[in-house]
Amino acid sequence: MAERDPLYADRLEKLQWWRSQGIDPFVITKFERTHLVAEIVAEFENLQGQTVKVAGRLTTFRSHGKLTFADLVDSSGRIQIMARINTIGEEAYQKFGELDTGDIIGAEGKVTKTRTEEVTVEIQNFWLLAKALRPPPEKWHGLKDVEVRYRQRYLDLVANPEIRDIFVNRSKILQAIRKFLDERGFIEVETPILQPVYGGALARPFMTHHNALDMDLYLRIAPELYLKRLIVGGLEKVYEIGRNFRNEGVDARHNPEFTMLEAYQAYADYKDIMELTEELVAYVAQTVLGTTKIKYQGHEIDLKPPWQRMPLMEAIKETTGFDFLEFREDDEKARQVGKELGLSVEPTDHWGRVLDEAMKKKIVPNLIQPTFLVDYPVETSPLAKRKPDEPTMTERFQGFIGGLEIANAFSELNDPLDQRERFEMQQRLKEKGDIEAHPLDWDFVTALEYGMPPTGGLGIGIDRLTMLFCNSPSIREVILFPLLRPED
RNA sequence: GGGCCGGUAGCUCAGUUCGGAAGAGCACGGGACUCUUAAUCCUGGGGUCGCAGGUUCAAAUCCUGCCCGGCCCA
Repeated sequence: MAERDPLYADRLEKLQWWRSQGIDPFVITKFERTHLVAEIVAEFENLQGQTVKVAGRLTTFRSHGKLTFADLVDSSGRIQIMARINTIGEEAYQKFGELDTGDIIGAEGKVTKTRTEEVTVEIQNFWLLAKALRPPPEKWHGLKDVEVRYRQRYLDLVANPEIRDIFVNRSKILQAIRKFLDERGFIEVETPILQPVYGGALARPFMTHHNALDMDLYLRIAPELYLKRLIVGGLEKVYEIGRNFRNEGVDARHNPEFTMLEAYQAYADYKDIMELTEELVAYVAQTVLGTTKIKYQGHEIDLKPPWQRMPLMEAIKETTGFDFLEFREDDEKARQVGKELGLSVEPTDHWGRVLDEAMKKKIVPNLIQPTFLVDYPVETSPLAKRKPDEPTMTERFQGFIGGLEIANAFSELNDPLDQRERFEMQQRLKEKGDIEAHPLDWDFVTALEYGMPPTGGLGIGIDRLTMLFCNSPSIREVILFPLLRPED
């Protein structure tokens, strides 16, 4: 295919031409720059007349016979360079004319300004550091085809500079989160991604196999159970930022691999974690965006604490008109109510799943301003501690912003006997057909048997948070290489 | 899983309604040009119309199936 492409053939020929001139565009291993191009523009007054060395990708040429302008782009931005036959001589000028858009060059030249007052490097020497055998996307319209943008993200980054900002922001978000937690005495840890028993969430896992040990393993759906083992071990404030894997569909809000923050603080409860959450998000916004007021998909949102708090069961009752607590033991009635509410209901769905579905479809989309839904039923929260005064409910909350689920947190269940019973209840749900039920993890129960202090735990979806901060409608926009089917 | 929309030159897109010689701009090749910046002017080349089949004298266009992507719903 490539051989039939005339543009490719052309550039291959040009590569041969360079080599025939004794210049191999792929042998130079290093180029010492004196400045990034944005620095030259910013410090023109000091640099005028001085010789600088810059490097980057050539994006456009404007040739006038014995004078050629070109644009050079590096990570800091774009600068105009100028080649004059009088300055560099006929031979070098001819070589300059053989350069293509997309080529990577290093250039040495004098900082000057053109007639139109544009800061320009008038080159004295240049080095071809890498030849582009394919042309970059078109300069004016850029690259729009979303499929190509995701499959060949490097082209997206070359053609659409604003895409880079998303990932720069993503990096800053992670940095800010780490700083916030580090300053509060949390330590960052790493726990297994390959797990013999998965857990910590209600989801289906990916499976894999270790050959040498001849052992089936799961890619983690959450680090939760390992982090709590560390709390048992006396690390009183831990967090992990890492990839989770859930074997589920792909849509605007879900990618099968995604990044989560999980943080655990001993001797804290879910109310402390609520404060930690709203402070963390506001801090990150202030640090990354310089404000707590954001715009997301047409909504003005203020992340400043305190956020609204609303008991889940009240919210459900208010929105749907159904008091789910009235038919808590009656899965059939629950499914019937689910259908009445227009939800997708499977014959295997139990009360908890219908409730969860009702929340996701009827309440969450309307939670635009930061809101905590609090106090979840024990049925859907197998790892959360019961409310002392209302033992069928748990001390759990989820945080929502812009209609997106951002955070999930609870006072952690530290009663090993209760944990055992919860796992057994999940096992019964699994037997009844709930494929997302939580698996048994006796090793985790054993850990709890050694004593885990009262602990508050938190999970925050980094991709969702990035969507919010970058005003991205789709999770794929904030993941460099989102999962796509193979092209062929 | 269902509905709708899209896939045409390297890129951005027309052309599909109502079948009749595959187009434009940018990019690329050749030529002119020493201050342009979407440079300009002259000129030339470039196509598996997503894939496969069907209908037809004739299919990018109509029909069927499939692949990839997007949005919405379940």
